[in-house]
Amino acid sequence: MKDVAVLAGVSIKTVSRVVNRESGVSPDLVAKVERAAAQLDYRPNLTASSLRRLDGRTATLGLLLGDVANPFSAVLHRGVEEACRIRGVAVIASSVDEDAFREQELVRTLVDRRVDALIIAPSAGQQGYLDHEMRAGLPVVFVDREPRGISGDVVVADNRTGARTAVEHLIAHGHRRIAFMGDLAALSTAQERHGGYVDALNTANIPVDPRIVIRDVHSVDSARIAAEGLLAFSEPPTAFFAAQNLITMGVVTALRLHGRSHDVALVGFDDFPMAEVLDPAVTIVGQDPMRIGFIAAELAFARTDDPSRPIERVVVPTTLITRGSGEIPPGR
Amino acid sequence: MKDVAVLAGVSIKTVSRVVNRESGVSPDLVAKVERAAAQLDYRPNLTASSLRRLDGRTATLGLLLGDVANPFSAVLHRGVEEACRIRGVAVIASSVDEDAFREQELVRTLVDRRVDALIIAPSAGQQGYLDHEMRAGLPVVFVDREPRGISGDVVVADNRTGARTAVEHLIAHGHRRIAFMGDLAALSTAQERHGGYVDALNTANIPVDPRIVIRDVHSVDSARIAAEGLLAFSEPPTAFFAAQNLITMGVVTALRLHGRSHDVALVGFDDFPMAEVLDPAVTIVGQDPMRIGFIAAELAFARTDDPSRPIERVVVPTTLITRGSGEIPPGR
DNA sequence: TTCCCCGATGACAACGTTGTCCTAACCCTT
DNA sequence: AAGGGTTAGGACAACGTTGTCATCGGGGAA
Repeated sequence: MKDVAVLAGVSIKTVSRVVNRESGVSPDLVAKVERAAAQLDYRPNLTASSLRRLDGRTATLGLLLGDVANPFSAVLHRGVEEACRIRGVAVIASSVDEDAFREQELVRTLVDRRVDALIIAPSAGQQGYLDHEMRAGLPVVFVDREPRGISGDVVVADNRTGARTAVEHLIAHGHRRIAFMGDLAALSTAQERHGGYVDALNTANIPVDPRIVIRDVHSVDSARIAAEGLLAFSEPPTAFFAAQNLITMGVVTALRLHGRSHDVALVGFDDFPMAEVLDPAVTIVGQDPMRIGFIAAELAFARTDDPSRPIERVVVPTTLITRGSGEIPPGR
Repeated sequence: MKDVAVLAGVSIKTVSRVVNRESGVSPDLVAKVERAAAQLDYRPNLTASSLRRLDGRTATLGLLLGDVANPFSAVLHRGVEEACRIRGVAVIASSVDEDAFREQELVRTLVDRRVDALIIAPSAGQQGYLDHEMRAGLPVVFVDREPRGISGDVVVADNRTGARTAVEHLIAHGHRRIAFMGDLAALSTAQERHGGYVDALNTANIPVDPRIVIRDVHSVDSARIAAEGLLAFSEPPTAFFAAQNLITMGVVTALRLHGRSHDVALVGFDDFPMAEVLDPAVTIVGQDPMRIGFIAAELAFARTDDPSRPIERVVVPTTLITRGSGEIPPGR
């Protein structure tokens, strides 16, 4: 910047003004500075800029996801990115892997980097530790899952209703023996979806059989194994409700391995690649992760701009997409 | 930092030393400073630190991908993240969407942020514009695709050999009428894979029929439509080689829609979710995107540490994974 | 005892910007 | 022509660190 100033024959402050497109610089000086900047291939240093700026903005947003490689997270990430692109904000994304300790660690490094805001898909632990940061003015938005031990802006899918709809759909097709398979029970999403499952059964006066309620499943493989276990029962379920994308994939695999795809019903929560191409195509409760991410980012910016605004809670509706696997009637 | 210094009764330089774990501070002072830092909840400002540091490192790495939501990209991203985590480096990832202009724009913002290194999956355009940055000392590693108009460290899959193997596999199963469907022809990966296809046909003395060579396909839907077109031919192909994950998904969809899944063979390049659960399961040439990402990040750090090291080119081998769809013999 | 060396600590400048405030020049009004 | 207001532009400090160098003691060797 100093060099540009010398070459253009102005002060560095004037260069700063031109770079930031501030008004009040005569057109010929603007031209002169721009020519000098181009000639020297000048690049503004955003680090220095954000250090000096009064608001301290870094035009950077932190995003903590379960795993950036999970299809759901990846699309959500993309939604956040879209909202950020509009504002010229960069996204630092990290995978927490449901490790509460790592979550805290990552939050700390992001705070040290002075990100303008944080979007977090809370891990299984407590988020109370964030109270301190939030009081200190860090805008935090929770996505996908409810935080525990603290309140803040939240964007979640309508998990309970979605799950309830899914199970009611199965009941409507004649099932009374419906297995539930859910993610780590400590996660709010898993809890809500389990709640929706119970709601639907209660309403239909079907008792909940704990033997076919499997929780704390967290990978395709463990889901497959658990589903295989259920299928081996003397009174196996006639239908499955899989409460997460990886779990659905695991159940599909298990059904296929045992040649039961066409006589055991399945509804999954959250869409996944190829679901509509499978045989049978998989009925799912669709979320809109792109939209969830986008809204979360918008909320984060809103709070950055006005820290005192009331806490907002956005519940994004889900849609049941019937494709075949959920419409299989109970067999024999 | 100033406040910590006052509270601990030392100079800010001593606080700096303690924070950075430099040697040569007496143990009791260290303790005093740490106590003061904890009491005041002091957080180092990485922005200021990187501004002042002689090497100017920001402990940040830029990652440009086609689309962070693409399963291949997402897993590659995760690989980069793993390598970065070890070094305490944050990853800023962005989607380029095959837009050469956006690529340049994103590079510029990352440069302005003074990222320590850049990992780029080059878009269809030229990368010559990077020459300037690289000369100025920016470590750049290209992943997945070869750059054009410039040379640098590269980590790619063995595209040509992989594609050749795939097509040879189909030939070995009796096919002579094998369609090729590839991504944007401007991408090096699409070119190499097409090259492998041609190699295999040439070796087997099978003429290349341009009518069943489709290029510039870039989404599941366009792949499906193109595949449907091929199936409608009077002499349709008896086998497909789909040279990218989304294309494979599109072809699978087309085959299924037309009930041809079991009599038209298919081999895809790059694995995708549920490929092994489909009916028939899809034979693919597997890459290891996690590993590609990890290696790329390692290379980026190596170049950051030693800018004069010779350019390295890592070719990650591919593996043919036979699952069923690629072993279907030519029908009638 | 004197001298020198070394280790611990601090004062100060500097990194590349932007915020504040001041000056000088110009225009308009009277 | 004098006064007042407005505007372009610059000098300087400051953001929160770290690099450089000076200072101050204390201990060991001569």
